Amino acid sequence: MATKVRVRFAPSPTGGLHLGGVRTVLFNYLFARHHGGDFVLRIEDTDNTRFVEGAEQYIMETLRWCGMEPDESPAAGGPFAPYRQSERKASYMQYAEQLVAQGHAYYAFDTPEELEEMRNAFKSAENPSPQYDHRLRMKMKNSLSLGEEEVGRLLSEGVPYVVRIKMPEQETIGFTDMIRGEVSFSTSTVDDKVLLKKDGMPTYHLAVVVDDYLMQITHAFRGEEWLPSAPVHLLLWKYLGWSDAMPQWAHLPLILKPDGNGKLSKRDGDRLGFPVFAMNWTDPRSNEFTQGFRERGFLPEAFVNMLAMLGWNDGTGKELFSMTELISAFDMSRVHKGGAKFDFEKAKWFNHEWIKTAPAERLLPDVKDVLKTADISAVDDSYVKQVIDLVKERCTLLPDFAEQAGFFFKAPAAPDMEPVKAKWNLDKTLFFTDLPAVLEALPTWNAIALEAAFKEMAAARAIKVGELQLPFRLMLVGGKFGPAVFDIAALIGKQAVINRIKKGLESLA
RNA sequence: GCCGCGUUGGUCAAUCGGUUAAGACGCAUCCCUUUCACGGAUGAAUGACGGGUUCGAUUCCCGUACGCGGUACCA
Repeated sequence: MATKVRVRFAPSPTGGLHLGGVRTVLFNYLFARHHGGDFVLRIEDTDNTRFVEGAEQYIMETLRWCGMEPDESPAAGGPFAPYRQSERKASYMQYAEQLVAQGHAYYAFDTPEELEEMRNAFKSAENPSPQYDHRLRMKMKNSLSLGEEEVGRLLSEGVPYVVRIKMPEQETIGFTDMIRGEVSFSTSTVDDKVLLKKDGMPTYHLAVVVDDYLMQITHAFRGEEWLPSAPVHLLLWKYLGWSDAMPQWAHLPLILKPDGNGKLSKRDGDRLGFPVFAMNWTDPRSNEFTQGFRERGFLPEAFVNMLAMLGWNDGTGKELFSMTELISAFDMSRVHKGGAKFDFEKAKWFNHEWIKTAPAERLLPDVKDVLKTADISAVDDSYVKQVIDLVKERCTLLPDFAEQAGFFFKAPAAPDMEPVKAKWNLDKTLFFTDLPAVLEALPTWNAIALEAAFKEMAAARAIKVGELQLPFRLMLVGGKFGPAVFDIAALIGKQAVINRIKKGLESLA
């Protein structure tokens, strides 16, 4: 019998969501949908010193933008509410106590200063960072080293304490990672991690295990940086008596910086000129601003597609996937083990592909926004859509529409005729002087009729059509770019064409 | 230092022991187009190193190197 698949994305609300974070959500989401399961968003705000105002809303908004709405979340609620760990404080304490009572954890009264002292005292060349572990714990102040009455006294006096897990001295512990296969560790090298902090809040280690159990999570996916603490979690599942309910795990590879080595950070984006956050983010504390993919002009479809291909592929060579296609093709076992360097050029390629193939209808609101911020008035939707179809293949990022489509709405300020001036002559001046009358007389106004009339007139005057097309383009567009001239002329309309010809002629005079 | 995880062209990557080692991005050249793109064609460029196992290793195993991650009362 199959239990329903339940996965969770569990971020800390400490700032904007970067590429790696969004990809973790994506893989969770794809897995859940692929298996018809639930996708829950749980906010891991156990460290109130790192809590950042607005981060949770930012996360929600990012998920919405990407089309990955959670089934259960702080905002949407759900059968396992609350979904913020800060609101579940009481339950963690209870389990911590249970572990102490069973002898799998203990109270530790060491102050931060004492901890610091210990680290200094035992620091050596071959052990630069001494751990609070089985070798040292009897030298510290805790319920293992202190007498029972002493512990009772400290407790009753209200001396602050933390709860630490008691790692076995020598045990090999392992699990099967869905991506990496068998992974094992020796408990002798793992320290006695703090489970419950002195403020009564759990650390990540206790909180994930308790909540994954309570929320009946069946599969837990997280970044590779969590692999080293897996043995702590494994033991917790066992000590709490929940081994049978333990989720299957997968540790996702990291997204690396494009140059050099190391994890991609928002600094790299600033340095190299590309976004690393999903959406714009301004840190309320430092006022530091970080640009997002959305504001840079990425379509969420492209953003998601690009992220999915960073560390995963379906093995066929197919690269362009819609969310629906991703959902049906996604398979955790095909996720890579090694990290992938982020390549902004490739990211842009994905966006270009999506813009090129998107129906004008889909692009309409975005393009209208772009035009609006460029101070171009575009009110007629059906006209805008025709423009979109004409120019979309030359737009990589959404803001490109401002340049590529602008001249359909506004005549070029002062057409720069420089590129054709060298070869200009009286015949050409005459051609364009007479052109408006010919256009006026045209019975039908469309690209084909326009081109025919234009070419016929050129032939009659023995001027090469090619020599006339560039000046015509410059008059209409204002630059050496854009779709076929006659398509442009047909769309902007007879009067606009005539006006622009006249202005162009003036610039040539 | 210790522990863990990785390593196929510049980048993303296919291959699940036998191929001339796919494909994509980027780059270069050409065609199309007397604009810019799109599209098409072609090209340069790859299995970290050393041992095994095997008739045969990019693929399996072991070392080494290198990289990354962890080593917090942060997640």
